Amino acid sequence: MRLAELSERSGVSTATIKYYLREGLLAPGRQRNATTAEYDEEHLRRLRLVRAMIQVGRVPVATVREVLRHVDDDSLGRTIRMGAALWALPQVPEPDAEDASVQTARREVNDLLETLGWSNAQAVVTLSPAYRSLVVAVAAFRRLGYDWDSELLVAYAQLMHQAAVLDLDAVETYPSETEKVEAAVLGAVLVEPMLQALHRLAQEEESARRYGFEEGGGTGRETP
Amino acid sequence: MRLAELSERSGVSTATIKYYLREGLLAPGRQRNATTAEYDEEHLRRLRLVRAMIQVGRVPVATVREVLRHVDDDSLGRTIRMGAALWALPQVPEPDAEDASVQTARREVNDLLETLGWSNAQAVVTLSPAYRSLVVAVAAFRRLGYDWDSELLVAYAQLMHQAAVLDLDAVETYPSETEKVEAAVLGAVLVEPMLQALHRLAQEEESARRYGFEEGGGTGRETP
DNA sequence: ATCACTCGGATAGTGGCACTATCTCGTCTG
DNA sequence: CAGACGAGATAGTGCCACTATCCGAGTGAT
Repeated sequence: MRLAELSERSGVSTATIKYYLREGLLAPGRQRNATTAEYDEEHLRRLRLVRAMIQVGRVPVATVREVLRHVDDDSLGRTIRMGAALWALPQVPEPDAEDASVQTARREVNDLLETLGWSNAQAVVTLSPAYRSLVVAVAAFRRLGYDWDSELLVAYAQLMHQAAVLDLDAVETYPSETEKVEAAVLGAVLVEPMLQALHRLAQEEESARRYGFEEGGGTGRETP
Repeated sequence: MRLAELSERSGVSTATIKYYLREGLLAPGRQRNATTAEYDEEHLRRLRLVRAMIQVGRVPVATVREVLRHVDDDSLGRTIRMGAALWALPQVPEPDAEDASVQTARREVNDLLETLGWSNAQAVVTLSPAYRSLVVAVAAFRRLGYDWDSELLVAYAQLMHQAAVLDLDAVETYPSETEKVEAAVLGAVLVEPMLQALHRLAQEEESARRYGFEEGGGTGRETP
């Protein structure tokens, strides 16, 4: 198929596809002649993946490029490829190690990992972007003066571990290595917004269950 | 305290604080005279809340303003205030109802709500931004050809419901109404990145547990 | 053969957002 | 009373994800 058809079938404008080609998020098509390039189903699939990462996962273009580099690098074993691809999704600014609440948070997170027995990879895990993100979030809570007991964090962690087990079980069902790696990336990039949405829905539901709709419910405010 | 001190204690530059004042994220200080304004602990607290929402929660400035408007609106009951504040955090672009995968996703999500018995507020819930987000995420998966059985979605939803119960229990522990509403907002804005980070850590852990570190582990790539 | 149409590549421009730099003037401090 | 500092106003910056335009080279119906 040609650019125009790729555009139509994916719902992405040709201008944007050209942009992705320039940025290296999409392999160039097979050049038929000076003015025509041929794209195939694989291009379409990759384009949809890119779009999902950018639009649903809010992953920056440069990061998508980085992630795809790892997904496509079949010189590595699956675990490493997966890990590398996931590590390329940092999303959070480095905390300044000076800050007192960051240090407290770091200690607290280390305790958590110990408690959970995730010290498995203690040396590795503290380098992970996810670890950094967690520290930043915990530090933000602390700085706001919201205290909780460490049980809560453990409980959250156990819930997310259950979710991770579900993810990986799902990943196992895909046959090829590349599909598995892609599925893992999607697990991070698409499952997380999904979990977030479910979390908010659950909050609404649970809130309604506990308190009902104090006065009339739907609010009806906000006419956009 | 004056602007400079507020800046120092919060770690936010005076220029940025002025920007937040202009944008209405922060109430103006008590004007002492033409060139001096006085800020108090409440301003500091609010500033930290704003920062947490923007930096950790990646909430756009305009949305923060919207959310705070509801947090501060004590003409409403708590549940409504909470709901209104949470609804102001949309974060996801409207899906185009035309798209086939969006329609399928919508049906699937409706089934999910039914199964869970969350149809409690069926009429209300389908208007919720969280519902929209969920539909978008599910549709993205479908469009990529990744199928899963509906059990998985239900399992995720139950996990997130457990998380929501934990949240709301935590919210209950705060005495004042405004603190409760703030805590609920933080529950959406800060707990979610935390859950996300925990999710990725759990994936790493579980992945290591299942497959080990096929070759050497830490990867060591990426010298930034 | 012709000529409007289309294709794909290159380049510059747009709009939104979160700040940030500067300018000015009034006020407090020694 | 001089010089430093504070605070408001305004314009500018840098980044990012596109998007608009131009151009020369094929293509297809006549």
